[in-house]
Amino acid sequence: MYRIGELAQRYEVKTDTLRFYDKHGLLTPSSRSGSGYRIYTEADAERLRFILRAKAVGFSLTDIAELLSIELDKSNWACADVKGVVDIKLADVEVKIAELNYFKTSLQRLSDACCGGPESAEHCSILEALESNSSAIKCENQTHDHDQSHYSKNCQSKG
Amino acid sequence: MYRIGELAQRYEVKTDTLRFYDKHGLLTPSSRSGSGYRIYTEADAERLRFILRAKAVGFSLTDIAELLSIELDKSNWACADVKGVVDIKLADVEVKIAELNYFKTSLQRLSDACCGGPESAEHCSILEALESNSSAIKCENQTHDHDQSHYSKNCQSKG
DNA sequence: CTTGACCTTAGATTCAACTCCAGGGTTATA
DNA sequence: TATAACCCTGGAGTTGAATCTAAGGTCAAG
Repeated sequence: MYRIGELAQRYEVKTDTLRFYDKHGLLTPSSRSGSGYRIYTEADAERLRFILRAKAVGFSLTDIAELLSIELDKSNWACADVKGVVDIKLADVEVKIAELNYFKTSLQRLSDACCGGPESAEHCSILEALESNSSAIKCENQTHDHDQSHYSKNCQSKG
Repeated sequence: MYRIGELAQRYEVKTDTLRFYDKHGLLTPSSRSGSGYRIYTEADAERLRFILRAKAVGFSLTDIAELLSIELDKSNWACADVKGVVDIKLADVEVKIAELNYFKTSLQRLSDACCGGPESAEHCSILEALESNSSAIKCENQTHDHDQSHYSKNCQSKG
């Protein structure tokens, strides 16, 4: 049995976030104290762990709610329906794994190409590392002005 | 050479999105026509492909900008710096792959546990499928009212 | 030489997922 | 019994990533 602050601290989230999950039906505490305090059980904590892990791999809260909803009473959902939902998510996950493996390979190749020897810096662009048929996109010593709403840090000098 | 509308159509994004990427320095068209139209080259298109793939696996635009910025002029960045940045992303990607494999296994287990035989629906909760030490979180025929700002679809009846 | 499908900008709006704030109740401790 | 550290609600504000709107320039076809 945890109060909201305890659960929040244990999983390094804000109490606001837990209230937000409650409000949106993702994680409703198993009970309330006499004075209205949220009381979370170990099962609630497990549900939270699931939510946080799922979020970390890119599921939206809507996705997560759908996954969690497959804790259903069998009379209302056919097995085939469940399998349908799950298989869609599964396909999703498999695509993501494949894509991530592509990035993993690319990043490794980039690391190797860049820091192997004296001729190292010749292929220091991720685009080149990714697909060697790429025409080089090189960064010369352009110094275009930048307003701060830029994501790009291209060519910024260092040191 | 593509105009903004062509590139957008080819990669199924909005022209607004491309202008947004331009404004934030993620994808600046290689040139402008006399009348100010954005002109994208094949290299720009490749950069866009990278952005879209990276986004799809959960990199933020800030992450992506950082990755793309490693197309740098070697004099300003040391190899070790590049390796540092890349290795951080690599570790990131590896964690994500591991987590996704966990979800893959879980979803497969859920699919199997649920739709194997006549006793099928006994373990139809993803939480149970994930960690069998979980105390069952079951969904009875509660019908609590729901305002629409809910993510959760728990226990909704079907058909 | 105008119509319509393009393109431009600046700025407002949307959406998800928080995060914070105001105003007020509760509970353990000095 | 009062002070601080909790908790509550409702509602406003923030951030990231678009997406839309308004007001206007460009260009090929009829």
